[in-house]
Amino acid sequence: MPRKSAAVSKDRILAAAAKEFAARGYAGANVDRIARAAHLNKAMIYYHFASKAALYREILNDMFGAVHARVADVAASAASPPDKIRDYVAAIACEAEARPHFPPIWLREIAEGGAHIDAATVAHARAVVAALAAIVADGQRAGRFAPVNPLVLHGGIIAPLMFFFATARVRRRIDRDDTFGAAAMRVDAVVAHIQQLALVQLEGKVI
Amino acid sequence: MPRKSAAVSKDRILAAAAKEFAARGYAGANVDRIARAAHLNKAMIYYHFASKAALYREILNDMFGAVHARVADVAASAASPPDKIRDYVAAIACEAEARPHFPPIWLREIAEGGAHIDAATVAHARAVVAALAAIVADGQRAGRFAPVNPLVLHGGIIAPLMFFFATARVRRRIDRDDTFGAAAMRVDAVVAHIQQLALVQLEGKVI
DNA sequence: GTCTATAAATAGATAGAC
DNA sequence: GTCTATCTATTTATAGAC
Repeated sequence: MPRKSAAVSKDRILAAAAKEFAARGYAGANVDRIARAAHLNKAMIYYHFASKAALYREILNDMFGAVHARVADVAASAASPPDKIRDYVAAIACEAEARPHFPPIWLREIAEGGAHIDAATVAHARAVVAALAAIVADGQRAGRFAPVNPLVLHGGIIAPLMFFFATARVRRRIDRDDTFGAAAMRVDAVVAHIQQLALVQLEGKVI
Repeated sequence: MPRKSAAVSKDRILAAAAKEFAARGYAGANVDRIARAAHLNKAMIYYHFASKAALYREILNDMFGAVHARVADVAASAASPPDKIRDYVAAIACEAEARPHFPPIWLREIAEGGAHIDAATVAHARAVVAALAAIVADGQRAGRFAPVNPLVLHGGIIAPLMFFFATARVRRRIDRDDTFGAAAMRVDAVVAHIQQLALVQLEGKVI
């Protein structure tokens, strides 16, 4: 059982590191900068973590573990299949909004082909897809959902969600004068839109 | 007018660099590795380009310039608004398939908030959205499209497209035994799906 | 246009005091 | 648990010969 100050300093490192990895990527992240942001010395990072890679893996694992837990709850709930789909989308949006570093890191990991992802994190990611697949199978048994490919549906949910959260800065740059409606893209509206998009696919209106 | 060998060596650098930036990101990319992949010496890169950053900017600009040109043609064509939407999706998919480095680099740039994007590239990106907005406005005037936010629609097209191309390796890792239908995700099928998804939104079936 | 050699700066990791 | 100081390797960029 670590003393209080130990837990606090480790948490400060994790928070600062998540921010740094999100902003600059794994290779671009700088251990010294993480230390300074955490109001600690660089040596403290190597006291708490074996290496820069191990620190990064812990952040990835926490991130996907949290999403896994949330969507597993949704899949196991007593709600109707369409409501579960809405909850699934909302759960991921909620996690993404609570952790601003989450969408950029996810995007980068995809671009990198999952180079830094260990077996535990792969298991979490697989479980997130499995939760959606279970909801879909549920709805199909109840005769409420058309047959869809779970991974295609998953992409249709995750991709716009992650894009929405991660593109906030880019949108401001591309649509400075609001010609394209950037200002109207509020979180609730976009989440509702993606929920409907998912349900339209499950109602068989899209091949 | 450069001699033939000069153009070839510069092109070899651009091709090798695009691959390296896609695989490792801007910070993770290594100039020496790019030179070796191009069968040249590192000094040659600084003969053709002012810096690593300038090389990266040129790749970004070429990439977005090509997409800009393609979708501008689509928007200016004589096709019906729904066909233009299909062509728009197909054009971007075609560019992405022809340049495997394109989706990962785009994903990384988003994660980075467009840190390496210069004014010329921003103009290209804006034009890509403007082309879609023009097609939508066209269809609305013709009474065939419901009012939609161009940026929301754009996200619903670009995000799943980029995800699809960029997640190929991650999908193999998460769905090794094909439990979730990774094998069924062929390019044509996914593009057709995204085309329909876009049209469903424009037909007012989704808020 | 292409190369070798090297300068100069940066960054991951560790030793050891307190 | 926390710090300073430092080692070592890597990497961007350049000088200068051919």
